[in-house]
Amino acid sequence: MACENETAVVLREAGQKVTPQRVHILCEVRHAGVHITASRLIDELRVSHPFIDASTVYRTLASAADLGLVYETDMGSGESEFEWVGKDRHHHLICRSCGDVESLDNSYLDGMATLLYEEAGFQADLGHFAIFGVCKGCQTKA
Amino acid sequence: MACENETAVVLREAGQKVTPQRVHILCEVRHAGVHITASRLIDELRVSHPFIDASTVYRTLASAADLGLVYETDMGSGESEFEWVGKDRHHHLICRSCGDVESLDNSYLDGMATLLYEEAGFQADLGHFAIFGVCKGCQTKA
DNA sequence: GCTGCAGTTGCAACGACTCGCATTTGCAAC
DNA sequence: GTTGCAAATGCGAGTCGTTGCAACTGCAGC
Ligand SMILES: [Mn+2]
Ligand SMILES: [Mn+2]
Ligand SMILES: [Zn+2]
Ligand SMILES: [Zn+2]
Repeated sequence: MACENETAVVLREAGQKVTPQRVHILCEVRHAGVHITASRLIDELRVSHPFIDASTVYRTLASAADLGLVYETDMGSGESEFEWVGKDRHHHLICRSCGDVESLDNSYLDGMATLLYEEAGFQADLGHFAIFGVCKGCQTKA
Repeated sequence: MACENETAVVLREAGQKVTPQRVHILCEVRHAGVHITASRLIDELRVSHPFIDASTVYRTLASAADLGLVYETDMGSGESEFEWVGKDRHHHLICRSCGDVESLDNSYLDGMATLLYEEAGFQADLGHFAIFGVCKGCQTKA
């Protein structure tokens, strides 16, 4: 986990106090690479930093989501999943039939964002959507 | 609440047993007109039907959502909000600044659904989205 | 370095939601 | 209308996540 200094800078720029708890929690999210639930995060943190309270983890994730540092998304598992906001903005297509999860480039939703701005004056923040439906493979099977 | 018979028919058509609990719960959702949380629903049911257990309410809402009878949406309040699936398919624009909630006609997302089908073969089910952002009024203030 | 204080944390109590299991019930077949 | 059974309910126990509060700490100013 070599992202500690970088994470501290990001926190400071966002106007947050840099506490060891926050740095550890957010580094763990970054290190996870992909989506991670709060409870799995707590389990993994317990190994390296057993003193961090669960409520601190939840609060840190919530404020990081507010600040746009992480995405919080309901991928249908019942638990929110978190993901560090990196350079590759994307969404997900989730098949209700086989459960397959695919990534979708941001560009598909850009058109809608433009339309919303032009017609409704609403500046949409299309962060990280989970779009449910039926994938190509499962349609042909039916 | 004159929707009891109609609700019973909908339940039967969906292959569910028609129990008084389910009918009362779903009628209450229909009667609410707009989005309602599970806990508020439980409070309101306690008045007219004090014998219905909370777990039955949660189970009924979950299965109704699976069957497509109600929408379950995170509108940002922390609790899921439920809404009877009527004739007017719509989504919502929610302002992060002033909290205003506007309805958005389905047609705005239809274009994206078509694009997804043509380019990825994915049959998206764009039920009832909550799109966060900044409304027109709050932009001019900034 | 100290000091002061707003912001953060841990803890414990609480509310929201889920789950297993024994009992009851809708409903289809006779 | 009786019977049989799968499905639904109620209850209790348990898990997940939130919140109020007292103690603590990062950090800006001196
Ligand atoms: Mn993702
Ligand atoms: Mn709605
Ligand atoms: Zn599939
Ligand atoms: Zn606004």
